[in-house]
Amino acid sequence: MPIKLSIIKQDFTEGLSQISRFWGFPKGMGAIFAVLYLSPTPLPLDEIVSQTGLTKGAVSTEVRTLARMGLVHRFSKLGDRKDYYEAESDFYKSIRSILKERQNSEFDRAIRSVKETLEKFESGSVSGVEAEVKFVYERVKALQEFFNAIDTLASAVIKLENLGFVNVTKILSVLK
Amino acid sequence: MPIKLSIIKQDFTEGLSQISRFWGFPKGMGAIFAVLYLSPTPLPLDEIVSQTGLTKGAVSTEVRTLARMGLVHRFSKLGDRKDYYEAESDFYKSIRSILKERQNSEFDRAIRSVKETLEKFESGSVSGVEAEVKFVYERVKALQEFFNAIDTLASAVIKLENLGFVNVTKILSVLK
DNA sequence: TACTGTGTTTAGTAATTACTAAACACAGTA
DNA sequence: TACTGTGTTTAGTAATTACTAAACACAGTA
Repeated sequence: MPIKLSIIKQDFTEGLSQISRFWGFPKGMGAIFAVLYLSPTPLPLDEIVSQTGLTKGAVSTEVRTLARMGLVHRFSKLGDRKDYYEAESDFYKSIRSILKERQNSEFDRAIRSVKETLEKFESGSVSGVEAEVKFVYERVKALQEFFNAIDTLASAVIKLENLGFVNVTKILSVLK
Repeated sequence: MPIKLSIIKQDFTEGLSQISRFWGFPKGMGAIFAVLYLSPTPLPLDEIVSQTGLTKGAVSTEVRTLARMGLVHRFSKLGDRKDYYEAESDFYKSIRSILKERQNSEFDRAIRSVKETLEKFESGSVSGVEAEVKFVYERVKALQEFFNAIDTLASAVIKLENLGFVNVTKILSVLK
């Protein structure tokens, strides 16, 4: 008994919804991406609406977020009032733009605040019991260095674009 | 006018709370970790309570989650009824255990479902217009390969433990 | 056995987030 | 100018999540 393609599509969409939620995005976002990703042709908003069961409003705002993250692209056809949406299928490209997007985010602000804390220590303007000041300084510094390492690694990841899987294997061999 | 250490600690704690929220964890979790991370000595539960302003109940459950993720360690002292908590300061170690923890998570279940979908295609048991079936198959497969690459990369990251920053730089040079 | 000090669980509330329904804006067309 | 078809914004609701307050369990001690 063969499985219908439409069932497969539905399963896949549900899977991406879960993954989306897992990473702290609305599950609707995952669903919208899935629908576009599995469509051979770009889809207009109302088509996304009917395939996901969300309302126009929700799709309108979430598809915009997806576009800002570079996961989907919006464009219009001449002589057609509708906008069309298409999924980005180069994930390394998407990752790059997501990371860029996050650059100006709350996360980065928090990281920068750690850095500023460190600078206060280094300008010697922190008062308190010497041993404790030193301890806290070392800890804050260690965290800062860890963030830097992760940041460098992230830069490495976005370079994976157009390089593909082979190089990930290379990385592994360096680390052995 | 020198800055008091206690102010610094407070700023740092707020910063980690934000970072915690950004990654989809409760902000209280970040605060608890920060307090422990900046303490030169292990702290009992009631001390965490007073330094974070959370209630016993909240600290009790969240500290357990942190322990499961390997970000803090709990232990008891002989002849002392209290439990004591200490932050893990080797972040690579923490990352490794967080990734392990996630292995059995919803995320992994979702990823596995993508794999199963793929297997259905490969056993030829999907019905539908041939061209469309093929298109969807290719797309699902591409996503699966991407997940694999990320997975491999994650394995690489956890190997960074005890290797440190130098090797991240090495990685970068390979990618140039 | 009752009491004290510890951590845990539970029932409920507060805060946040995702989403809906509907008003709206605006461009193109009769 | 009114009408139609599009996407957007807004006000409010539903669902979820983080957290509190308080009951509870349990081990050790008088």
